[in-house]
Amino acid sequence: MPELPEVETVCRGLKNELVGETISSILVREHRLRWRIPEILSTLPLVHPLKIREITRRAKYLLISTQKGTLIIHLGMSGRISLIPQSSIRKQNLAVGKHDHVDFNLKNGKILRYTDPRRFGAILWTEQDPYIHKLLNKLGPEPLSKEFSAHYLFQRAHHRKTMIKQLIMNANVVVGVGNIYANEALFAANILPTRRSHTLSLMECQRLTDKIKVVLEKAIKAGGTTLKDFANPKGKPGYFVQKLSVYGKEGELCPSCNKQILAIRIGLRSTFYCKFCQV
DNA sequence: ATGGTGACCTGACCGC
DNA sequence: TGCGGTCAGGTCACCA
Repeated sequence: MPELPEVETVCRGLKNELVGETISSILVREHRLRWRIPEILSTLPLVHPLKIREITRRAKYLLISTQKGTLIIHLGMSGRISLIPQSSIRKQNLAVGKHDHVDFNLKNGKILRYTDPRRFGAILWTEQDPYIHKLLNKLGPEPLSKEFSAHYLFQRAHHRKTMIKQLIMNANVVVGVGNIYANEALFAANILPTRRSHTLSLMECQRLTDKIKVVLEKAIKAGGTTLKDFANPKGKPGYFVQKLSVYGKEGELCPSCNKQILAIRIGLRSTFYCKFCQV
């Protein structure tokens, strides 16, 4: 589930609910995520209750900042965050699932729960500026920012031989473009995913940056509907799935020319395209 | 510096 | 029903 739009949706939802609230304790049932969850998190809030100052997003990282430091949370491939209201805790509906690895207990009685079957996600803690953290300090621009422009992409692409799909999925070049959106944006821009980066013209970079923005913006809008199931997590794929043109559609017909959509692998990731519409 | 590959994990699904 | 194989929305670490 966690694409950039999904993380953005989670971020907005949490911001409304959690800013100003206080984390009074943290229960870690499973420390082994992508990196071990720092031990200090289990004891810290008991000494210094953590009042949440701000919740932001950088790339697919969720940053929950408190007066003492910042939680850096990544949902990996299968992570989910849910806010469990007090009512269902009292009613004892609160069965703990096999993959409910961490509970952040809030002073107001709610629980912020982190669930992640595959454990590719991460929960880290820093008492410094999170932007200088090793995981964040080399990230490229946000795709929806002005900084991510045709000129920027061209400048990053013109000397590189790697396939353009891999380039736009590289977080050091631009963040937040996952496999689905890379496929969709390249289709919308009429550019083959296998094109070598340095062969793209400035105009093509213009089309590609435009389409990346369009696709992500649409998905964020669709993600807005998932906000509703937020407290009531259903875990179903977002409503954007219905708007996909090529992703996951091998053998189906291209919405633009009606020929068959093809599938290949690029760098171990499934890639879908139309060989007539994309050049 | 760049590019290619494996690694981390569990669960769902497919064909036999 | 069970078993083995394959795939999955991410990204880091390592190698050449």
